[in-house]
Amino acid sequence: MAVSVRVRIAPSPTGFAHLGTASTALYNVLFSRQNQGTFVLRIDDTDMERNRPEYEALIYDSLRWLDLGWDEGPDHGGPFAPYRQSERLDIYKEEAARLLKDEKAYRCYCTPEELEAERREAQMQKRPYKYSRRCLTTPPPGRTVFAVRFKVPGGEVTFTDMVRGHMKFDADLIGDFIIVKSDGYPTYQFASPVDDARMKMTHVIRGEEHLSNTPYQLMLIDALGYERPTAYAHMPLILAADGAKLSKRKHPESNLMLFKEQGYLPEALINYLALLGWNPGTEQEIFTFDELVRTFSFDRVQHAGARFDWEKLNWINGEYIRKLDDDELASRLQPFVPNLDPAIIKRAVPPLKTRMHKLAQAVDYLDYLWTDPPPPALDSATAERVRAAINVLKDVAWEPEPIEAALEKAVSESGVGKGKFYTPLRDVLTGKKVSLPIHYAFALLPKEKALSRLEQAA
RNA sequence: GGCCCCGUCGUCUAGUGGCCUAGGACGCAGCCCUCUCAAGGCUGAGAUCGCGGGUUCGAAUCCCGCCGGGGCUACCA
Repeated sequence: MAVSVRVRIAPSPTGFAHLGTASTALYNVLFSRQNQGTFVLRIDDTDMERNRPEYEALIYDSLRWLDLGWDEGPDHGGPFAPYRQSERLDIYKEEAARLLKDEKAYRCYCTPEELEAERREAQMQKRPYKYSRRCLTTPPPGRTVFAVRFKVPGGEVTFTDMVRGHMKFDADLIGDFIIVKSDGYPTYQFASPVDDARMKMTHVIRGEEHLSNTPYQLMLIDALGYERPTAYAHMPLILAADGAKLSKRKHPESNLMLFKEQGYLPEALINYLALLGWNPGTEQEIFTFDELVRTFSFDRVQHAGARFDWEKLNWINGEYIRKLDDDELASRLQPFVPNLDPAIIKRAVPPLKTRMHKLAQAVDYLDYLWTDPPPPALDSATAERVRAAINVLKDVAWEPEPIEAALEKAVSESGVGKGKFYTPLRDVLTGKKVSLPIHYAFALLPKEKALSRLEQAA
């Protein structure tokens, strides 16, 4: 029997949950589903300085919002618990001790300043920098603070990448790197492969920024005597408009919660993310999740980074909004217009549906319902027409169709065109130049309120 | 600096030697529809396939060089 697929994402809680995490999670879930595998969420919180528990909660919330659920994770455990690296410190200690005992690692007493000096020296001599191995050969006496360095065996490291094929790295170019920091915490470069191996990951699917890290991690897995994952997949990076990697620091717009707040539909974001860096080879652009599971494959993944295009996301989101049935759209709209009665939202949906790229735009169309616009100053001829509108509206049933019919009658009697007739009405009613079609704008507002706005202006 | 990855319309991409006068989508422009804004329909502009050399009857597709972008090279992850 084949070993069942196990994949993971390993975000670190050092800030808001970010787009790249969602993208990586998506590909992991897709691959896991295709193989009836297990999707693991591991929290890589070994950065004492930057980790915060509330950031971990943000990761959960964002992933759940996107419906990218995990089978094993810190919140509900699993056979390889714990899933938070800060709770696995004993494991890393034990593994580091093994390496030390086998002389595959050694203590390094160098200070950051000394290392910095080494690096500068190398740079001045225009020589590629590698740690000098001073502490391997001649450790400075009398020091107690140390980090642990891995003694890089060198040679050639090869592995299979599901998107790029066979990869080959020259490990002679890699210097001895630190696996345990002087505060006793493991580095990412150490904890990650240890956990991948011990948690029996069969495939590691992650962003391309980790491609060059892979030989480091493979050497460690080998040195520890663990079995290597059967394959890696390094996904193209999501780039910002300037072509640089989307980062938390430089690109606050990559915050997943912001997408939710603006009213992007999770399924639309998923669809867009799937298409960023991958394509099915057909002209299909809109996919259900199941279709993605069926058609996704690593051999059609792009090798180059892809810029995040808000315009295209907006289009896809609009497509999804238009496809929602009215009740569903109404309930998704509710959080964006919390002070509106659900019945009113339902009535607003049909005219609203084709006018939004994101749900938050509903506010622009509907806020006149709870905010009185300032009554505009009208010239006498215009005021006359507003009065004509009041006249026909007064006795009409307060529904879009009868309102429209009444208004059309008033227009034809007024001697001016619809545009000239409706524009001031829109202004009086909503205070805006753009609104829903005028009969809807009227019908959504209580009749007395609508007429009183008209009367005040006339 | 060293190593690695990458380079087709503004953007995401199709393309694996002849089907390419390079296809699609978003965006953009025009027209139609129309009370505004959308949605929808139609039409259109937009890429000498980063550059230069080869190989070949024939190259976006293969080879070499260069240039450009990105990533890694941390006691960040």
